[in-house]
Amino acid sequence: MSIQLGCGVDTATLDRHSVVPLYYQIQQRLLEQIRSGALKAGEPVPSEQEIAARLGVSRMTARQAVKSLCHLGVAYSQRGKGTFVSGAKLEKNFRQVLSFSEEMEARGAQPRSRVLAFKRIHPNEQVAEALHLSPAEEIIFLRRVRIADSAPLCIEATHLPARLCPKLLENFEPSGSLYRVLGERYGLQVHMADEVAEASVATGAEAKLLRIRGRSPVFRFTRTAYLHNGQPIEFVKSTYRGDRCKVVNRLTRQLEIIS
Amino acid sequence: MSIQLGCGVDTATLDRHSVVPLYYQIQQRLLEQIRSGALKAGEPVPSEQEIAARLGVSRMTARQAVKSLCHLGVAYSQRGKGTFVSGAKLEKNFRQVLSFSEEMEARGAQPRSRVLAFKRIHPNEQVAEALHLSPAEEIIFLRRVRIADSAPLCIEATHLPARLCPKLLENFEPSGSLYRVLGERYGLQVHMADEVAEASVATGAEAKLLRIRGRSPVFRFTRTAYLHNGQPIEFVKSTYRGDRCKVVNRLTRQLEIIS
DNA sequence: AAGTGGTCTAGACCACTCG
DNA sequence: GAGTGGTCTAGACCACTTG
Repeated sequence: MSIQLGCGVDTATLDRHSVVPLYYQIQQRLLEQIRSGALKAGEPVPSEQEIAARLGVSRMTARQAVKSLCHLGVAYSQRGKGTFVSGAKLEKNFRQVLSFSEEMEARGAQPRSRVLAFKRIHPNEQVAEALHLSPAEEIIFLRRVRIADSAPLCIEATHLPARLCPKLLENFEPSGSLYRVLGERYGLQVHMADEVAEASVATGAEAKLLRIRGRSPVFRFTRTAYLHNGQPIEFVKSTYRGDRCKVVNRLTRQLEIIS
Repeated sequence: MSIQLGCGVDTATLDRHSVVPLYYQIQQRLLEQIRSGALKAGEPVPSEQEIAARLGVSRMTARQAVKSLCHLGVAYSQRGKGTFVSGAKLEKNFRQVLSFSEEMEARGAQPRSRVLAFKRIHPNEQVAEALHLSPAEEIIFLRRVRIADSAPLCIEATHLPARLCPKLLENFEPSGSLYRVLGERYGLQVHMADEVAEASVATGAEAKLLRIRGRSPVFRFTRTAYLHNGQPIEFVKSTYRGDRCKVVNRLTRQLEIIS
């Protein structure tokens, strides 16, 4: 057994009276070592037994910490061999559900908006189906040109079930962050979203709003966002300038397909 | 406590001598109930205690089964309340790393290829950087027009480190599935990939190969695939006809960002 | 107060890898 | 044979939710 392996894992003891779970304290400590370069890609993470012995926790707790690294994609386990740091870059955050405002902040750009419409209407067939509504139920409709760094980036048409966010027309300043208001004011937490992207060219009207030439390349997105329980909360159609936007994805190969 | 809750969970006993882990047998049984509609979206999954008691396993084993459902995105847990079936559709398989051949088979289409080039060359700067190679190290270069249902779908240029798959030129029939050969012949398992998609329009040469008009909308993909240990195994640049292709993604909102 | 999931323990046996 | 991760047990206390 290597004496060097655990370097740093036990420089400080765990706080057993903290509300922070032990496995999470251990996970954070390991992440810190990976970030700092003390543990490099391809190198083994301290074994579950070693962590358990050094930190005085049960092996199941140590295991939970190590497994959480695997779930984050930061490490991978090999039976009989050990658990190793993955070469995947930490900074490159795999794609998430981000609102426009969050995405701009993450990029360090200043999000702005020009509101084209903000009103209650009845949904068309596509919207009603996506939101699981009857055509009689009203929706909130919000259409905006989204601006980043003083130039138009996209046209975004958002549809929300009016029942889930009553008085949104009064409560929401439509140039701000919708997700923030939904979370703080209505307790609605977006959990995941299904998104379809298509490659297309701008119509004349779109080109005018986006300040590009007609028939320039654009992305067309159709996105449905869901709460934890699977209830649809938002349906968005948007058109992004092709010259100002890329779609970045991290794909995994889990052939444990649900079949 | 509801007597009805566990219906079906205990219709058959577990096979304790099987090589299949108990938690996995339980997970499969729960998945079957969700697929069959016995457990509907929003309904509670049997509690960990109930599963443990009914099936005669420890609570930790029952818990592992239930947590695995959450990791699959099929259910979600709420502290103090229970674990509930998510509304997310099972069939809609979230996006994975799939080779072209696999993707076509999943769609029920017949994949075909026209090989434009298949040779050893030295990488250019972009390829060398993506694959973490020195410019002196050779790569395998494969350029194909991919055909689905008798019409061109995309042009695909694949780059592989020659060192990792020696004699690929002899061992691989370039109209077949590359991933299959990499896995079966060389033991190289793709684990994840980073992908960038851009919206653009076809050049004249591309339009000819894809049998579309010049300046038609296309997707341009740049994909780097990695092994478990993070080592790059494949770099692909491809151009897809915009009229025959959509990018479907399932995004999650995990604000447990590694920061 | 009863039921739930979240965490934790201190053991155990297994299959696997490697020297 | 020593070390590893994978699985499993039979308990325990906690925070949380709901009637």
